Amino acid sequence: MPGARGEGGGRDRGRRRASPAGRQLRHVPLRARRRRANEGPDGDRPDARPRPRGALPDRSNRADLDVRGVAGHGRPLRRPPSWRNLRPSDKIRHFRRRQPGFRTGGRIRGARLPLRRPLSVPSAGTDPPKRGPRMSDVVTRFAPSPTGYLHIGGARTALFNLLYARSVGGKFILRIEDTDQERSTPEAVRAILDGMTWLGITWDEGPHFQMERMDLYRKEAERLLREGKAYRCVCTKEELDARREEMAARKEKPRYDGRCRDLAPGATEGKPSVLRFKTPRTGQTVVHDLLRGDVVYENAELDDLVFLRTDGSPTYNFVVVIDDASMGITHVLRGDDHLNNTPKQVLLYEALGYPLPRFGHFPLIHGMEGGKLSKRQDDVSVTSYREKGFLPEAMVNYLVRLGWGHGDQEIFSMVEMQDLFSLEHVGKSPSKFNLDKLLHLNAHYIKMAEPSLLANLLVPFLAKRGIDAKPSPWLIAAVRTLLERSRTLEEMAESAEYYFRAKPADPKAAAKFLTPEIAPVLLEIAEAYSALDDFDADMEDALKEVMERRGGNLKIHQPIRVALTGGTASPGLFEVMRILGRDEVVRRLRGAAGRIDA
RNA sequence: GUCCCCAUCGUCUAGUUCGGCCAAGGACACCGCCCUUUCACGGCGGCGACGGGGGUUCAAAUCCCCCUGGGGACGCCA
Repeated sequence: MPGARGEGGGRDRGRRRASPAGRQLRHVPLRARRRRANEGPDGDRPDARPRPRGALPDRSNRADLDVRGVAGHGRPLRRPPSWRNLRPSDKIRHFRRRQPGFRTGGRIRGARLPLRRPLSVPSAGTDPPKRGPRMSDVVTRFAPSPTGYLHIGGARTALFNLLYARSVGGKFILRIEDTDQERSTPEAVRAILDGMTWLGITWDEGPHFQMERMDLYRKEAERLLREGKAYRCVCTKEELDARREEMAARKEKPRYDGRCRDLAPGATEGKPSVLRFKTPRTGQTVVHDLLRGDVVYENAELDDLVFLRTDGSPTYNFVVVIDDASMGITHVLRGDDHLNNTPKQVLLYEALGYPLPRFGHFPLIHGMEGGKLSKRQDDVSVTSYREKGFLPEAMVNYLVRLGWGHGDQEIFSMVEMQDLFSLEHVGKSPSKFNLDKLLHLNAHYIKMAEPSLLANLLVPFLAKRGIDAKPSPWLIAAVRTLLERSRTLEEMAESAEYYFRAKPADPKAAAKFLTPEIAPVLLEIAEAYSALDDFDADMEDALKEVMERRGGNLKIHQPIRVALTGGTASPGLFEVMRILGRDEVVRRLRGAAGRIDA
């Protein structure tokens, strides 16, 4: 399952406890800001008493409409509901961020970019530096292997890399790790690029492909050999496997025993061989991890890794090192599953004479059943969420909250994330993927989205149900009635069905509400409606009149609803009628009445 | 098995870096109530956690140690 590694396609996992040395990224300004934010409520309140549990801050200055939209996705949104729960200081910050021209200079607010177009990040530099220089020399990267789709864990790895780079004004590079010719496919490359673009995870440079760099790898491999830092190994796969089994049986850590390490130079002549790295047998290698502090490895625990295969192709650990070094990656941020690779890579950096980047390993995302995300039990492909009708804003918002937090804030736009993100607030323990929360966020973003936009997005989902709809004012109106009751576009399309065709009434609902005594009432309403001049304006009164004529408290709403929609749950009755239009309403009323056996 | 990482409500997390402001805050889910022509939305309330044991300290969710539990890595995959 190589596509599922934290490096790129990866899942992620691990919690906290770091030696001070590891916490290099301390940004005083940020902390100061947080402190200020925490003091906000009391400072702003006349009584300065702690707010009782459950009480809300003043919301008189609440502004509900913000049409500027979720940056990063170019989708207009209203003010997030969490707005009302924000501390005053946060509100101010929020407000400022949204002011045109305020802190927006230079940065291309997550605009969707055509693939492959290098986006040299900020320009003008009109922003005051927030923490550190706006333009910094930080370079991060996402390096998936194109063996499948874009994996959820990989997407988060990519996101964190992007966010970290942006938060410090650095650069984010996309690199495709296609050394595995057997399994790498152009379709997979496409899928990864599409997935990232859909999510709004845009890269500043690339994609670069490793296969284009073969010569470099060979050259560096030869250099290691020449310098005596590597050796040829003629052990066959079968021999290796057998030895590994033996070691496992002896309860040892299975690893290469180094028997070819000191072979006489001529001894490997004419035999197929690989190149192995001479790992020091003594001493320690320490990884200074940005999130975990110093992690110390005994070199004796490390393997003599093969870095050039029999066929001359380089292996992962070798290639990443060369690529990261030659691309000037300053921060290698990836899933926890790579932590144990890191000392080997550190040794390689040293042997090759490259400057060491900083490393940061964040915890993996676990599946709903615990353990790493598995294809079997969990939906791991970004595409599948797209197809189920999730919005990219919701996905990204959900992913960023898996492992990262900013106080009590739950809703983040891409812009906010880029501003607020910091490595010190990335947790260390793995998190479980939780569909309910994703659904909740999706529902939120659907509610906030511009109906016209949703209408466009909804069309393919309607098509999937055999409904040939086109974006129109009518569709938008229909969407508007469904906004608050749909958690995904798929759900919305499902509920929208009765707007397009009369559905057979649900038997239970029909039995309960479409009773013989109700039939004449439905007919009477139909008659009243067909006589109206202005249906939209008078339908409520007309219904009232019929009810009065029928005397008192006749429960007629549910029967009408069932007649119109086929079910007992729908938007407001009159909303539905307005969408359907008078003729269709009359038709369905009569139809329902006719189907009732007297 | 060996090595490495991790440990706050069922879940995601705030709080841990500088121990006191935490009888632990928010969100999802769940349960009530209110709103209501249904379903939702929304509002209000409830349930619910510092894994255990030792230290250090006037004071520990926060610092140290051990245990337990969870996860990851051990490839001519990435």
